[in-house]
Amino acid sequence: MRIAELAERSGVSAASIKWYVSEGLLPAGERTGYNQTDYDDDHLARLRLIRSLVEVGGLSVAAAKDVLSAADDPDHPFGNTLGIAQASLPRVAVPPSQESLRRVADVARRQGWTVHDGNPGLVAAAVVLDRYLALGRDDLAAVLPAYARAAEVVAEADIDTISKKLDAGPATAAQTVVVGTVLGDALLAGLRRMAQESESVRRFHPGSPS
Amino acid sequence: MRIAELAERSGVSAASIKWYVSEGLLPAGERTGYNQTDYDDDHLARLRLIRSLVEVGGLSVAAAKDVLSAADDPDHPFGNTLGIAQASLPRVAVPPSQESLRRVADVARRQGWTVHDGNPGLVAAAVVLDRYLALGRDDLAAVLPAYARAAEVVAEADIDTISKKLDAGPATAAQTVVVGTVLGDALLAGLRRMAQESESVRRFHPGSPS
DNA sequence: CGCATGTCGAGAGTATCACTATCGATAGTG
DNA sequence: CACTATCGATAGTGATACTCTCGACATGCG
Repeated sequence: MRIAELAERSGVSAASIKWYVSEGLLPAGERTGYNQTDYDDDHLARLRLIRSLVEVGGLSVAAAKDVLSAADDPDHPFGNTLGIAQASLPRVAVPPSQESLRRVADVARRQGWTVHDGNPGLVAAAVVLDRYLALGRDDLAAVLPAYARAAEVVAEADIDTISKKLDAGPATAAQTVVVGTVLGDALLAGLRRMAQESESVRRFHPGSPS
Repeated sequence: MRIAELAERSGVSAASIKWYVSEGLLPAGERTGYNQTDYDDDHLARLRLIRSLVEVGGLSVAAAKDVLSAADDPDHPFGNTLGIAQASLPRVAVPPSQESLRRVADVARRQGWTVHDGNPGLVAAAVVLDRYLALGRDDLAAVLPAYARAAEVVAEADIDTISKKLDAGPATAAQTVVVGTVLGDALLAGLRRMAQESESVRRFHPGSPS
């Protein structure tokens, strides 16, 4: 298909498509003449993926590029793909304190987890814990064990989904990791908001109708 | 304290502090003369809160302002404070499909939740589900029940923390909601990343050392 | 064959965000 | 009484994510 059709079907303007190609997020179409380029359904799928990561996952275009390159690389280990999104976020380079890192690692240990020292999630969690403490809200840190239990439930479902895709080829498995991780955070956050409302009603307004 | 000291102690430049004041995120200090304004520890705490929401929570300054105004309003119901952050995100106004909304609501019902139709989490979750389907990844939707169970564990801990702060005054409780919700998403995402690594090692490389 | 329309990549332009810098007047400090 | 800090207002900056314009040229309808 030509760029106009790709733009129409994806909902992304032709100018933006060209820009994504030049930025390296989207492979170029096949040139069939001086001013003709042919795009196929793979390009359409890729565009949808890009838009999902950016619009729903909240990634910057640069971060989406990094994540997608990692997913595209057949030699790239799964474990790292997830971390790249985190590392690509416009995070201010404030490393967490050793104390918070230790506390989070401690929770992981109690949970029976095997977690590498440089795990980006560990760093991210420690940064959050630092903020709780800086805000004088040590009480909020008490949620850590409960959150860890919940994270384990989520991760089991995640790895379950990925393991079912391993025989569908590494590309599909990698895409599962990317989509499941980035959009999964948003999904989980949404469900959390729902559960909060429900739990809040249950505790503070018992007996009131739905 | 003067603005220079506030800047020094908060790590935010004096120019930025002035800007936050003019944007309405931070209350103005007390003018003590033509070019003298006095700030106190409340301003410092507020600045730390703003920076945490923006840097760690990923809120835009405008979104942080909305969330903080909601938290500041003594008449504002808790239940809504959480939703404001979600609604303030630079979300493209693509409403979810009825089908996805129904599916998510269905999961909530099976979980025994009482969730309002307009709950922002419900909308956010449905949007994610729509993307899964648009990407042809119906299999990813299978994680919904597991995620819902995890969300319930998290929400119980959240409401637990808030209920302990109810007698500390509505302002503290509201701040707990804001911080716990916004930073809590980041904390949970980090722990999820850790649990994923651990679960991945457990399943695919059993017996290997940590 | 003529010609409206579509397409090409390059590059310039635009909108938004989150600051940052500069200004002259003036207040406090040693 | 020199000097530094501060005031609010306003202009400027750099990053991000596009969007527009350009002239050359291909395609397809009549």
